Amino acid sequence: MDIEHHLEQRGIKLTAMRLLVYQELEQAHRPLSLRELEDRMPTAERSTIFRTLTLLLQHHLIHAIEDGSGSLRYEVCDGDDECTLEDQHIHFYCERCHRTYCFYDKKIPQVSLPEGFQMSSINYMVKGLCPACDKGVMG
Amino acid sequence: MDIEHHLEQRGIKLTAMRLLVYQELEQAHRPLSLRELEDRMPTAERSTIFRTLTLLLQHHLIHAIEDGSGSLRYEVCDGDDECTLEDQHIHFYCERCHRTYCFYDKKIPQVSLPEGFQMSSINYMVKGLCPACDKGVMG
DNA sequence: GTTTATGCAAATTCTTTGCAATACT
DNA sequence: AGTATTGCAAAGAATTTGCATAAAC
Repeated sequence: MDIEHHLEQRGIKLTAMRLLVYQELEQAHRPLSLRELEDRMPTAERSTIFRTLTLLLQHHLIHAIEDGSGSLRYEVCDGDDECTLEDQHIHFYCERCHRTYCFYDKKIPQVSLPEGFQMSSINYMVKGLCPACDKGVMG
Repeated sequence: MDIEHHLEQRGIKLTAMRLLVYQELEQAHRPLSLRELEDRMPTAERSTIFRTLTLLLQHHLIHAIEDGSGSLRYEVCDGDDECTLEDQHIHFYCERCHRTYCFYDKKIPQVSLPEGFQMSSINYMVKGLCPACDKGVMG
């Protein structure tokens, strides 16, 4: 995907910082926390990354999920265009190793909302034990 | 529901504090944050409430949900018995008024997990605008 | 030269723990 | 007395902001 064009299309100036943050998220293949991004980009400042994330969120180029780890995690949106509700996949959070998995092929089942409620996003987060940790527990 | 018996049945000593916390959650009819509980119980100490919540969580008398407000919210489990995966309902978080709604009659649609993943809980959180706020936006 | 982005430092918010004091049995 | 609970105070962790510097146009 042409990240540069993708961003500028929406009127976001492409800075080195923004490209870097976006690429890190894209390459991670799983949602990263602010802390994890900091660790992966020693040259970048926490607040800069934070503001970049905020900006990317506003423009729906990434989305944030809560997995219960105590910090937000960010991931690039699926597909070539902005996030849509339908393309969101479910996540799995391992309570033992604290890793968040994306099940890209498992889309979030939709539900109807009561009259008057306007949906903008959905989080479907399953928690439990991942295969490796489940095995570990068994001995 | 007989809270006292409900608790002691599980070997939890029923203290005034614990009864109070449980009742507050029960009467709120929506998930409350630690901060909100503090505000509702001026006589109680933050750390005491926190430890009480931790204890109730461990014994599956309440559960915690993340709505993206930045703080965890707690609510009593549905039904007369411990939480089961099937009885969990979906939640709605209003991004404008920061209120979390329970849709008790909307159960979480189940999905199958890849081989080896063990599920212990699910969070299904819808975000957007509630009727009041949606109206407000329109003018 | 004006506007925008970044870095640093620190404030704020939320969660969690150590420890002494209190209450319960 | 001995164990469990509570209150206080503060540590830790994560998010967010103010302001000065630096970069971009």
